[in-house]
Amino acid sequence: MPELPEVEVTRLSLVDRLRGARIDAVRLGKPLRWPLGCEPGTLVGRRVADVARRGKYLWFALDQGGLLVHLGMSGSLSLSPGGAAPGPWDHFDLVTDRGLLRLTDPRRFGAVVWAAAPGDGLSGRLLAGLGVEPFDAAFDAEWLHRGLRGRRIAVKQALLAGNIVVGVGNIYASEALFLAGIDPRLRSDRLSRPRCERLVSAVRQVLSQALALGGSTLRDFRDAHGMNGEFQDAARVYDREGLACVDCGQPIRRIVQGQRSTYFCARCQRR
DNA sequence: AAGTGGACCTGCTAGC
DNA sequence: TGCTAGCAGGTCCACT
Repeated sequence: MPELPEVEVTRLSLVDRLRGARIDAVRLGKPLRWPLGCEPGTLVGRRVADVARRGKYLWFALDQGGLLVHLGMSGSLSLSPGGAAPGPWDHFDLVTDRGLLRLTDPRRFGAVVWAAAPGDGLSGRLLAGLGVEPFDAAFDAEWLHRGLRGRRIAVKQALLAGNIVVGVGNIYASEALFLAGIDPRLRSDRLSRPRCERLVSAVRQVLSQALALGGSTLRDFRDAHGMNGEFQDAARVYDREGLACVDCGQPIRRIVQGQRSTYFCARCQRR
């Protein structure tokens, strides 16, 4: 589910209420992608200092150490006042004096990982090797061009890999390439410098728009207050196979790259 | 080193 | 109506 916009929308819906919250209890459900990495009881009594984001990860900084959270494909966080009984998909609860923070994740590709310090242990390994933030000034045509140099994979897959720029997932990769007029199958090392420029802008544009619309809700994404996103209705190509291209009217095509669907307009997007 | 495919897990939907 | 195959927002890991 969650790409950068969904993760950031989640963060924004949490940070004000959670800052300063005291952890009163922790409840674990079924195993997630990785073990928590600490005795749950050791979190009790700690306070949430901040909620930050790096790529698609959330970092819940505590007064000592923190929790790195990933929503995987189907995860979402909710913050509710009461103590509703956990359902079968609720696999992590943080009971705080500001409400119940709950990770719901049917597929359990998500994770909550304890770190004694940022960059420490498993969480450090997970964050190492991530590319730059898309809204960071470091993400420019020069950076993208250098990142794509010497790589023969399709540009769509290079965007998804997350080692050049983070946060762009399957929906927004297709969308950004459409906005930039670039064929998703184009070999990375064939992308000219001016087209890198356009792609950088397109990535920012599509992520900004998604952010403004509260992200995409394909089936189950909700922010921490239970609000759904609306970007899916603004998508130009994603999940629009066979429908008319918004620019030229040609039917949108769906292909498979790296076992993931890619959507594009063969007329508007060139090699 | 870079690229590829499999793995993880569950739910939903289209199609027979 | 009921079953099944296929697909889903991610990304790590083993292998070539």
